[in-house]
Amino acid sequence: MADPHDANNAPSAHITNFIRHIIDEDIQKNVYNGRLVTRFPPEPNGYLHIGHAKSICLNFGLARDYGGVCHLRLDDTNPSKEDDEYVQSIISTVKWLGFDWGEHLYHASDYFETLYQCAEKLIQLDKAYVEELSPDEMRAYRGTLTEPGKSSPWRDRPIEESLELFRQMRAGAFPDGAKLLRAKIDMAHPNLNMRDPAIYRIRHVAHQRTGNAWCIYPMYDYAHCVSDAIERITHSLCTLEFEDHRPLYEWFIGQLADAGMLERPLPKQREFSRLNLSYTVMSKRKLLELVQDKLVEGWDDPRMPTLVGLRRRGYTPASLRLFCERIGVSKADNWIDVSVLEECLREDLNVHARRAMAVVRPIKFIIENYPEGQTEWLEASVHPQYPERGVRRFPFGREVWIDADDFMEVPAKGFFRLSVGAEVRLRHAYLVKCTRVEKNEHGDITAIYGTYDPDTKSGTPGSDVRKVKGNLHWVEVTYAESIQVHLYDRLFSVPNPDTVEGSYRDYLNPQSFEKIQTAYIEHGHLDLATGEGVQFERLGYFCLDVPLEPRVEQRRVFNRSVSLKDTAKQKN
RNA sequence: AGGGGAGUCGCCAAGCUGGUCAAGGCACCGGAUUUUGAUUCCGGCAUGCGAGGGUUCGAAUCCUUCCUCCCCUGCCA
Repeated sequence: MADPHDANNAPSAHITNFIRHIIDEDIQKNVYNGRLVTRFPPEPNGYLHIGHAKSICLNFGLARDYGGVCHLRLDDTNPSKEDDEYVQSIISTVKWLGFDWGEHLYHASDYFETLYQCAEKLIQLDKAYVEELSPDEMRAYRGTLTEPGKSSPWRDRPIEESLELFRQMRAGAFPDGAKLLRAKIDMAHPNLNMRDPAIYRIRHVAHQRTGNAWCIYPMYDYAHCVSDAIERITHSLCTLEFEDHRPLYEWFIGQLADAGMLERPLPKQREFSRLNLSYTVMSKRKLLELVQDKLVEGWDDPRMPTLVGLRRRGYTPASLRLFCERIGVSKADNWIDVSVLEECLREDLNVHARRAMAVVRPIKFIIENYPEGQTEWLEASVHPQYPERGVRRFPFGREVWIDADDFMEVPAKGFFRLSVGAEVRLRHAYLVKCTRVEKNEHGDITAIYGTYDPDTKSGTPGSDVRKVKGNLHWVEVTYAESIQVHLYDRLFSVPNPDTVEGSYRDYLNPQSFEKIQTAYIEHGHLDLATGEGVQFERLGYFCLDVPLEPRVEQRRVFNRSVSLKDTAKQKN
């Protein structure tokens, strides 16, 4: 496994950020006896997106660079929102991204019994009590941002009574919402999270893993920190919005460690800013709506910021890792432009993708002085910068498809592709000149006619007697393989659909998807592997469209992953 | 009686135990190579670190006042 593209074998020693500084300091002070354990803890209530990739790369990258381990933990404490479909997707996606958790695949539900025992301990310690107020009443008692809350009438009920009630809760004696286990902290605390937060709620719902074994489920704030401590996590990394939860995180595990239920040294929570990407939405709620309301094809729609969507679009694991490395980690709010993501893909594919010619908006170019019926085979390297990757062979003949975008009857200023009277090179072939066009009754061009210069065959001496700026890709008509092409653009037409006025739905980009029924590809390139990118010369990078649920008729469908950088002073 | 965070080039982001430190990447602008208007290669790109005041021989780094932005009142995570 010496592949530099294997995420676990590409130490990023040059990276420095505040989390690495903290770790360096912890190592220097020997806080964790040389151990480093991180974790990626998604809730299986949806598909992973590019924001999760940031967290995955951070956590697994740290473990890799510091010789530690990173756990994959499914934070499945709310069965009403979770599903095994999501669990499976999360597992395969993290693996696809290139990371390996080894033996360390866990579920918060693995700890339900321990979590329960710890809760009983908190009751015995007089640090928790069974609440009977309704949600509305609790809200009223909680106070506001500027006013302290007040104690629940049940706050000082006897320990034994709470203990008994809690056991009955577990036994199923009460309906959903009738009782609640709360921590006994401080109803006047300026941090609302500390005003006696909920620990366990009653939910008579089957859990995707534990079935009907439980009807009470632990809350995030309680389950997460205790799970971290159970797994002996050293650095628990999460996003900024959990900063206010840190005192609670420390309170729970501190109490339990003091009571001998958990081992020290305890994990420490650290927060970093989440990723914001332009021209897309990232919240699970909105992504779910896009899917459910059929505004996109599904979770793996190539326009979605989900990892399955990006994968289907043609994003490679290496390009996503590069992106995560490039955007960095800090506590500052940030807004990354999608173009940064796209550039990362180009960088990876530029090196790895083989080249081929394909014509997306075909128009016929007929070379009148080329012998009818004749075919000759030309060759070009699979990759111009890596000749060792070999050559590809393709036919040339009297009729070739060229891209309509490469022709202008009368050239606009700065346009140096084909136009009547102009001479350009057919890439890897000959210099050709356009002599005339043929039009239908509507004035649309139906074919382009021209001639070629037989002495200018690519690679032969003297082939470059005349320098031309135009260099067109083409596909010989009789050998052309017919394909379909899907062109994608950003899903939204505004940079920040999340914070715009009105609904984000009003800003969907109507041109985000264009389906081209008939395109042509150079002979011999339909053997692409799933996930393999190919560069259609001068057009961009493409990949075979492989939906999560494959459809037979899509065998020859190519997705444009990203176009080539276009610095034309003037476009067609 | 609110609390918790953040502000360094167009976008990210180092530096923040005070002394050539204003790294690096992306973008952008030149120029060279190029049979992809791609790639590659050279070169350029913050007298400035949210603003003001202060300490100091010296401050992005320390003190102070102010401004702006983000998060928090689920029996979600």
